[in-house]
Amino acid sequence: MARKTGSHSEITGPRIRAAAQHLFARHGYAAVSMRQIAAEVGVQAGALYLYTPDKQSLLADLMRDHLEGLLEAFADLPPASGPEARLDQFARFHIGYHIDRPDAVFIAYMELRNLEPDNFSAIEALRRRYENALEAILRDGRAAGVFAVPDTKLATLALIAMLTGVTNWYREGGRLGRAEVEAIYADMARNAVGSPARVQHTA
Amino acid sequence: MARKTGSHSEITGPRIRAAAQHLFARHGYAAVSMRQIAAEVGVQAGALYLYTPDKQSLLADLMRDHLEGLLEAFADLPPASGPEARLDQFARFHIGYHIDRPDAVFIAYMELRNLEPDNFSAIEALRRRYENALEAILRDGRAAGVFAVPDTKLATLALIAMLTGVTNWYREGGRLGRAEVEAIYADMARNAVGSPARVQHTA
DNA sequence: GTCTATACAGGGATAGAC
DNA sequence: GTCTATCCCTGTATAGAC
Repeated sequence: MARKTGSHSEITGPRIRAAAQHLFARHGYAAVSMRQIAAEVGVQAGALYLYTPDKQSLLADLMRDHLEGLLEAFADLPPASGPEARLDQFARFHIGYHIDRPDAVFIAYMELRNLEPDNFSAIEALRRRYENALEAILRDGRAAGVFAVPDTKLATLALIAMLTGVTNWYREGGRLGRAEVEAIYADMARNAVGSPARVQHTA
Repeated sequence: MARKTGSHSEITGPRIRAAAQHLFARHGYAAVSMRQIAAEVGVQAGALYLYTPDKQSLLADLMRDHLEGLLEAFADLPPASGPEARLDQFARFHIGYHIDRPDAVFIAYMELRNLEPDNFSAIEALRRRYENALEAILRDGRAAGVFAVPDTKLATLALIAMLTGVTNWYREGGRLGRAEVEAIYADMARNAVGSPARVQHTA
């Protein structure tokens, strides 16, 4: 099309969100200006406000979309039976999902302090739902005697921190392949909560 | 208001750094203004420039001081013999040191993006020295046959991510005490790298 | 639907009075 | 050593032309 003034609302909206995600992840929400986002998309700053009420909504929407997608994808996993299989599945899923979305993950974990109170509460609720899914696995495993965790909440947070840390260094095409990384992390996660293959001692 | 006529350079400098640390940790470097820092200290914005060349140096100094203090404290630990004892010591030290300095830790891990290239390189070098200390323990343990880690670099990063995650939720006076948290994390760390069953837990 | 132009607040940093 | 005053830039957001 020769004309630049046609309707692009269906393409411009997603492009704005993509640019915002990329820039927020790279420089941080507070350090990124609406002008930068607009420049990346190829529109003027004022035009952004046709697609978002303000900068804060742009951030909150990115985080909510990410967490809702995460929960949905997790819910869609095939059922696994037994705490060990479920933990293995969780670890591999978590690694794989996060490796594929480094920008969204980075934002979701780093920009919480830049959310206004209402948005913060909503995002925290989603995050907690995900954590609860892992904690349920650990509780079941402890009840079944296959996991030795003194505190399931603490173990949940420790495992998620460990697994999420992969996004700090993993690069596509790097020394280790995706499947290798998933396997190694899944093993470490299972060992961390007391692999049944060895006798566990808890004071 | 009566004018303050005395010299305060020896007290104002540290107070500026303390205020900056507190505000950077809470709101993020990019979101904090020099005027806010000055207000917290009780001076005018212009006065800050008697103590720091610019805002960037304030950030870089905080991060460098933190990491240098971390390395120094780690070097001062009493010698431990054997990879398992050394890993246990590392885990407890890491948790304890980080729990005591939530603001400094938060900044050191979250504000890397806001460092200018030269400062970033310097900070990264310090961080790598610390990671290398842990990796040496894991390598020795693998060579000795007490740790089962397919990749020591990956395991190093996974353990540090797990241990550092404690700062995301630990609060003084919370449900779990400091010693309990250290013990639980040290156990998880040791298990994660495949410590054999013979390890004794000293309560 | 997108543009230019702009309002208005606030940013970092400096100069010079006291 | 700290202040006031200020420079100049950049921030978010809006108004109105096309």
